[in-house]
This record gives sequence, structure tokens and C-alpha cells, in this order.
Amino acid sequence: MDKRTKLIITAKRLFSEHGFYGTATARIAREAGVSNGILFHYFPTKDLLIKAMFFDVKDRLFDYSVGQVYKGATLKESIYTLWLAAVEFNLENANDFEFIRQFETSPFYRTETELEHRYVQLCLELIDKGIEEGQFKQIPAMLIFKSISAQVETTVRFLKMNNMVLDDVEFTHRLFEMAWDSLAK
Amino acid sequence: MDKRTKLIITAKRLFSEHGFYGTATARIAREAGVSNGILFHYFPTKDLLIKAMFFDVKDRLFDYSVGQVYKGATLKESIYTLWLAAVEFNLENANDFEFIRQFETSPFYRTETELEHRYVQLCLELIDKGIEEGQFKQIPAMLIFKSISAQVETTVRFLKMNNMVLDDVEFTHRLFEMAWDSLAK
DNA sequence: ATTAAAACTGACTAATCAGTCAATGGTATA
DNA sequence: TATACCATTGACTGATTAGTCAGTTTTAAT
Repeated sequence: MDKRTKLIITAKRLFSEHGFYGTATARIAREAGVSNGILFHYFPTKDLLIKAMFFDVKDRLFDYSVGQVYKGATLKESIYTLWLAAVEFNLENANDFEFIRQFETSPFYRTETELEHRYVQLCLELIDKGIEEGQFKQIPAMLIFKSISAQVETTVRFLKMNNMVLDDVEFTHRLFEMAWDSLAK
Repeated sequence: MDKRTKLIITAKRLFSEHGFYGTATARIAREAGVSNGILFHYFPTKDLLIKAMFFDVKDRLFDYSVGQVYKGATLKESIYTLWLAAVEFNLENANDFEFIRQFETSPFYRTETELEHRYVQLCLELIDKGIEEGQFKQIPAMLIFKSISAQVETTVRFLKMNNMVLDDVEFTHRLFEMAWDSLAK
């Protein structure tokens, strides 16, 4: 594994445990088993490290989930696939989940940054289509997206809090149906 | 206004703008117009300041909202009253909203801390009653509470993002109905 | 008026941290 | 072999910060 990746993985673990400012760059480098200087070679500032990590997580979520959506699926099926993939991904990558949660409520976060990413763009396109076709209620696509995202987060947090795994697909599926019903026409 | 209150208000503003660790205690004291030392007289450590602020916000939310629930109201009416009060409170107290958002995703936060508070306790009792009476779906009360809270947050964020105020009670009411429908039997 | 306790001040410090830099090692190309 | 260019190191620094403390002022009780 190259040092850049090592740094990102270690930083994610430490950030999710101790927060952005609770984690010194020197510590990230030490626990990643690389020198202090190399961190600033790859990420000129701590802020840029954090921003790079955000895109790293979204990229991996995109790769993990979008491939699972099969062609010819209905809209509901597609969104369920993305939903389930997101829940799985967040359960299996606890540090990514915690990192994103902290990032999105931190002063680093801007809506514009998020909109740049293809994962968000894809979701919004899908939802837009759903609104046009009259499958969703007539409310802004962004609100539907945020609402679904919030329910995914709630689901993941709940499953974690109760030490559940994804054997409980049925439970997770029920939660999806609830969220869907509230947004569908 | 006493200095303790001044400190809490100033800290909340600075924290919501620059984050917990982006804000120096010395700066809080300076902008509150008090000495550096007095901050540590009231709050021996920065961590305790942050924790005290959490309880301050929850207390004020409790005082603001619970009084509005009138006796003899149905369960749905009661919960709608609390919902609307929470949305109003968060819109009118932007710094409190941002502070809580950051706090709940920070390493300071623990579920146990939250459960100690009477606001959360009251909400859970109400939901428990609703489950017993068969008005809610058969899922854990905590999940219903977290789900509603997440929807309140989403609502507030959306209204703020679009510079809406609570003239749009109808819109907010629609969002409540959506959330309610997904949780009610 | 006296006393004691509490509120308050602000200069100070020990520790920490983000970022620098001069030097070294490795690798590829000509 | 010589040259050039990254990757890498780790000791170092200037700036910042949470928390201290010795002393002063205010408040309240007897």
C-alpha cells in the first residue's frame, strides 16, 4: 500500500475517534508508519488532507454502490439498491461513516463541494426523473435526497447502536419501505 | 447579563462558526468582554464548557416547546406541537442549532448524556405511549425518536438553505405529515 | 466596621502543533 | 556514468493554546 493511502486510512481512523483538531498531523504520520514530512508532500495543509479524504470516501461509495444498480430496474428498485449499498458500506466502513458525519457538520463543509461529486449528481438525476414521472411527491429533489440520506444515517446509527449486522436485511428493508412511502405519491 | 451567560452565548456563536477546536478559549473570553481567568472559574476545562452548553440548549428547547403542548391534545397533536416548536426554535436560534449539530457528531457526545435530559425523556415517553396504543408501527421508540429528530433537522436545514421563514407553516406541516405517515400504523 | 468568601483580572507558562527545510536515497533517462 | 527529478526523512521552529496563579475588587454577612 502506498504511503498516501496509508495516510488517508490512518487519518480516517484517528479523526473518527478524536476529531479533526483532536488529531495531530505528527500522530497521523507516526501511526501510519511514515515520516512527518511526507504527509505535507502529499497534502500541503491539514485542510487539504481532510478535503481529499472526503472525496476519497465518496469515490469509494460511488464505486461500491453504482455498479450494483442493474439496467432495466424500476426507479424504486434502483433507489433501494443504492439505499442498501449505502447502509452496507457505512456499516462495513465505520471510520468512513464517522468521518463523513463529522465532516458534514464541520466548518470545512460546503454544499457546493458536495454537489461537485458524481455520486450526489447521480442520485439527484434519479430523483428528478422520479419527480417528472410523478412517482415522488412534488417537493424539491434536494429535499428528497437529504431526507433519504438522513434516513440512511439514522438506520446505520440504529443498527450500530444495537450491534446488528446486515443479517437483518428484512428490518433494513422495512425501514426503506417506510422512507419510500413518505416520499412517494 | 451575567458573565457566565455571556460566555455561553459567545462560545456558541464562535463554535458554530469555527468549530470547537477552531475557537480558542482566550478568544471566547475576549469577545464576551470578560477576562480570560473567569472562563475557567465557571468552566474548569474547555470540555466542561462544551458539555454545559449542550445542557443549556436542551433546557431552553424544553422550556420553549413543552409549555406549548396543551392538555387533552391527541398524541399526534402533541407531537406536531413539539415538532413545530423544535423547527421554530432551531430557525430562530441558528447558533444553538449549529452547536448541537456539531456536538452530536463530535467525540464529546455520548448517548447516555442525551438520555439524561428531560426533553429526550419526555419525547420517549410520548412515543412509548403511542406504540402501546398501536398508533405507531412496532419498531423501537428510540428509532422513532431519532427518525423524527432527523426529519426536523432536515427540515430546518432545507428552510435555511432556501432562506425560508416560518411563514411557510404549510410547507413545514406537509413535511410533518410525511414523517408522521411513515411512522404511524 | 470587620471579616470572609466569592467574583474577577490579566500576565504568564508549559505543552502542543502545523508546517519548513536541508539533506539523503532511489530511479529513470540519455 | 552523469544528470535530473521525485520520494522520503526527521529535526526544527514560530505560533498558538489550555489552563494557572498571585493578587485585586466586590459582595454579603455579622
